[in-house]
Amino acid sequence: MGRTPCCDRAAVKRGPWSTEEDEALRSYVQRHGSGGNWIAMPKKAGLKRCGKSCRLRWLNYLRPDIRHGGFTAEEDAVIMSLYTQLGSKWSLIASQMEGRTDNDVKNHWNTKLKKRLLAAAAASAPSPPPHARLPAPAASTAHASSLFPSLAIPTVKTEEYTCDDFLAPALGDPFAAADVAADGSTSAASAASSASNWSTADNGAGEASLFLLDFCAGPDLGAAAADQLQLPGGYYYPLDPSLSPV
DNA sequence: AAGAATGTCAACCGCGTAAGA
DNA sequence: CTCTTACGCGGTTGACATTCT
Repeated sequence: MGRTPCCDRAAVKRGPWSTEEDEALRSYVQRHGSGGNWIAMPKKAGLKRCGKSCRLRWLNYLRPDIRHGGFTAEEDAVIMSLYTQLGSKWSLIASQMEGRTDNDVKNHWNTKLKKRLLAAAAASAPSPPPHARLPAPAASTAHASSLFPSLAIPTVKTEEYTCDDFLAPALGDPFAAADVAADGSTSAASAASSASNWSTADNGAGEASLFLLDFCAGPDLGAAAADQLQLPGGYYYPLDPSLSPV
């Protein structure tokens, strides 16, 4: 037995939103908010859409403070840093980035950052390992969950980042290593982003750190970070001191 | 120029959980 | 305390765009 659908699929429109629907949703939400009930809202707004669909459309696309595409190198580094600390907690990561949605961050990671890291991993490996290595997310660890209370405070860092922001003196080991399916297929790429495809493994902080260094030292972030290459230590997103692994 | 391959991203699905009855 | 409902989230899919051969 499957889960009861949240709405009658035969009675609601699905697929891409028209500009008319967008306008109806936008004007309704701007006038009334969601009314505290997304399920009832489509009817009130005159939309033949599922409430979940309306909520998603608003949060991911129509909200006035959303920025789409064009991730900066600094934003990339923030995502990288937070991913290594939190794992695939996209909403948490997105909440630390002005104007970005969890969906945007997740898509950006799956389509660009992960591949860039895999490429860096392949380039830095002396001989091709059976699996490419990436810094592991810490989401499934007690370590990561200990970060959550501090992240519950909504804070948005607005100043510009440099790669140096993510290079810190030894903070302990924010990483564990991971094995990732390296078949490179698109579907597997999506699957590989799932936390279930990361396994805590043997590799240690040093190698994982190197990948982030490679990343920071790449052309996107310029030469400044390359000067840091000899520095030991971990990386962190300096949003809030309490974020740093303890 | 055309078809194939690959990349991007909006949207959907379904699970976990909080809140209220 | 239990059940129901709705929300929020992460994972996944599929349509469309772009690049490659």
